[in-house]
Amino acid sequence: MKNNFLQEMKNRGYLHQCTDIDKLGKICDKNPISGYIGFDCTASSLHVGSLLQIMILKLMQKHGHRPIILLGGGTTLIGDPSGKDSTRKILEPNEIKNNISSIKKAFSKILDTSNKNTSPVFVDNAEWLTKLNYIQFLRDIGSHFTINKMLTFDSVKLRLEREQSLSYMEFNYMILQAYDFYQLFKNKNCILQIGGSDQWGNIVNGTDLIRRIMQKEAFGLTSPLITLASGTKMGKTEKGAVWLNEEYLSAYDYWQFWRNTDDRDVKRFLLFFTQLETKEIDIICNKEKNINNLKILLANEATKLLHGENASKKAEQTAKETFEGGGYGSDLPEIKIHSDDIKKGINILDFVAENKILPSKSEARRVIANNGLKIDNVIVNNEKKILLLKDFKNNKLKISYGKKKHFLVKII
RNA sequence: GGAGGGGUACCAAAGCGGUCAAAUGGGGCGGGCUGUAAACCCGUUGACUUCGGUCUUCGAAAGUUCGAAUCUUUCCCCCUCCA
Repeated sequence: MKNNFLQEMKNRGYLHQCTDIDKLGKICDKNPISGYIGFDCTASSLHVGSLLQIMILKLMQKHGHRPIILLGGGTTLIGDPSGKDSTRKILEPNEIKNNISSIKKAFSKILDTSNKNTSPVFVDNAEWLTKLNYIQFLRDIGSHFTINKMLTFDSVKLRLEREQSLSYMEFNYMILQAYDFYQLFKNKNCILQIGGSDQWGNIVNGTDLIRRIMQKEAFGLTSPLITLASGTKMGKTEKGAVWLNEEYLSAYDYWQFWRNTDDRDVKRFLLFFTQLETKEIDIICNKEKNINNLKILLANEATKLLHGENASKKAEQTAKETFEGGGYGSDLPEIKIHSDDIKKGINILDFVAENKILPSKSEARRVIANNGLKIDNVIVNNEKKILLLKDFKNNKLKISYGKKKHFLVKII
């Protein structure tokens, strides 16, 4: 395997399985190719769980290939049974439409849209799936699939083994995904489908279908499932899921997510989620003895990629001031209150619950009892504390819940 | 269609008339130790509270009872076996 693109895929740890890597390498050597990854549209933003896939698309661009992003407006109507214990909520078409346009934003930020040859192409499989004629489809496509084989796929097998019901609707998902690949192969000259390792079966179905119908070869490639050193799933922060869209997770919180990476994952993540060259990463990791500096590097690079250099710098600065200086940076979440209200005095429990710092007053009571709430670094030990004007310095105050969640309260 | 089993908090799972806001485990959250890490230890985990209590919760509704997660009836959903 000499092809640069595939070699870097391998070096960065993006490569898990491929239907025929040598042949694919030769094709990539000769001409730029188009490859696609499908994304689910069940939520209005993707989260870091999908980031590896996006990084792969970006890597394609780096090596002159064109990424195709399939936003599964059609397949989301059905629901992928892979890795699910039970059928999930079925979304309405207009919800899916909204999700698609919202999800697109992250791609436009991360991927390069300026180069004509490699700029991403967005497709929505609703375009062809919703127009299918059932009988025609069964004859043309369904005839190429055997139930015997379909039953052996993990997505199906696991459900049946666990005695969880699997609807006929979901059972069809894999056929539709195979059909997607066929469509893209035929109409967009897309010869490669990439996905997470759990998609292997679905992807191979696609290459098989193309071979049967067109007698042509298409390729499938999967990336490994990212597991954290701690054994948990990737993608949680102090505040919940790590969304890529800034309206759901601020650049500062995104930076914090990376900053809090497990020691054992840092190098892997530098390879996965930054654009630093692999050699460079080797050198830095060997040279830098303080792992925390590597985490900062990771946070900076990852944040830069999604939110831009400015946002990344601001987040870093805020973190420095907040954690190292014990003060606060400008990028902390802000809570504004009216001076009239503060003159009257606000009970700390009410304040904290109303501003969603904590979910309820009971929860706030508990946290206070456990010494978890601080005002300007001083533990609040009385749940009856009233916030007064004199608690503020320069009309500002920092309120902290736990060690990592800080809020800036400003009087306006 | 017939016969059984089951639906309990974020998840798993006990409880089967009062002492049940509901054992236990996992997860979550907070604290300690540290490095905004891991591991470990401790605490906590429905809401509101004048800290006395009050209110809502055990698939849904109705009932029996002084009193129901626990008993009865109807309904909804899931699973297993048979046809």
